[in-house]
Amino acid sequence: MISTRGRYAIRVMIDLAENDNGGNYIPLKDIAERQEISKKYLEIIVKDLVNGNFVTGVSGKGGGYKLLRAPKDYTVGEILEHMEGSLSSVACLADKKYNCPRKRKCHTLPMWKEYDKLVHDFFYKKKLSDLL
Amino acid sequence: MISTRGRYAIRVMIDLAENDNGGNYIPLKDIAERQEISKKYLEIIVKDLVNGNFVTGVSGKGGGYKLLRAPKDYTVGEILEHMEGSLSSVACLADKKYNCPRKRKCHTLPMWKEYDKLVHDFFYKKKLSDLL
DNA sequence: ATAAAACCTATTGACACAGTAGGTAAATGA
DNA sequence: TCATTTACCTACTGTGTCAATAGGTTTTAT
Repeated sequence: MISTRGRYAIRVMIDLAENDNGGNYIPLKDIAERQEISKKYLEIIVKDLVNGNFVTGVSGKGGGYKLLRAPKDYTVGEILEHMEGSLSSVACLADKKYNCPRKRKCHTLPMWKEYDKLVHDFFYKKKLSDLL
Repeated sequence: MISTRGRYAIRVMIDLAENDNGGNYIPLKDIAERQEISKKYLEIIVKDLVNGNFVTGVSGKGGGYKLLRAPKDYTVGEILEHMEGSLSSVACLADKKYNCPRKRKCHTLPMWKEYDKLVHDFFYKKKLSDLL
C-alpha cells in the first residue's frame, strides 16, 4: 500500500511542474491550498524531497520551492522509492541485506521476484511529465 | 506491502497441496513444523482460510485441514485479497465505497487505476498450481 | 478414558502512519 | 531598520495494524 507520503510527494511535484513559469519559486502555502493538504504535513514531505535532490527551496519573501529538472527527467519510481523507502512488496526482498534461510526451498520467492520486477518497471517507466 | 498473513496463507495452501494423498487431513502441527512458522500464529491464518472457504478442517484425532479444490482452481489473487482485505495500492481505490471529492481533477488517479489493474491481473492469473 | 486435533477469546509489545505544535533562521522590501 | 514572508527544525501524539502469544474449550478417533 502506497502511503500519503509517496502520493502527496507526487502531487507536490506535479503542482510544481504545472505552476512553473521558468525558474520561479512556489511557496508551499499555495501548493497546500491547491492540493487541499495541510501545509504543516507537506513541510515534512517537501523536506524529504529536498533531501533527495528532487526539488530545491529558498527561504524568505519570494521564496518557495522549484523543480531541479524537467518533468520528463523524473520517474515516478525514483520519487516513490525515495519517499516510501522501498517499492518491494515483501519483507524478504525489501531489505537487500536480508538473506532468507529458506530461499533455496521457498516456493513463493520466484513469484515475489517476478512481481517486484513488474512493479519496478511500471513505476520507472512512468515519467512525471506523463502525469501533467 | 504484502503482510505475513497473506504470505503465510499461500505457504499453507502450497503445503496442503503438496502433502495431499487424496483427501487426507493434514494437522497444523505438521504444517507449522515444515514451514517453520509458529503454530499458534498459523491458527489465526488458517481460521481465516476456513472462513473464506479455501480449506476445510476437522477436529479430533486424525483431523487437520485439506483443500476444497484442485490447486489449479485457486488463484493467488483470491487468496491474497481475502487475507489482506484488498490488493489495492492506494486508499482511494481500496475502499470501493469511498468517493474522492478530487477525483475529477486528480492527476494521479489514472496511474493508480492502471497500477491496480496490473497488480490484479498478475495475481489473478497466477494459480496455486503454478507454485508447486 | 485418553490423546490429538481444531476452535475460541483475549491480550500484548512494537512500530508506522498521519498528522500537530511551536518555534528559529533566512531573505526581501518598505 | 523592521516587518513580513518564507523555509527549516525539533519534538510530540493519537490511532491503528502487525505479528504474535497465552490459555483455554470442544470435537473426534482409538
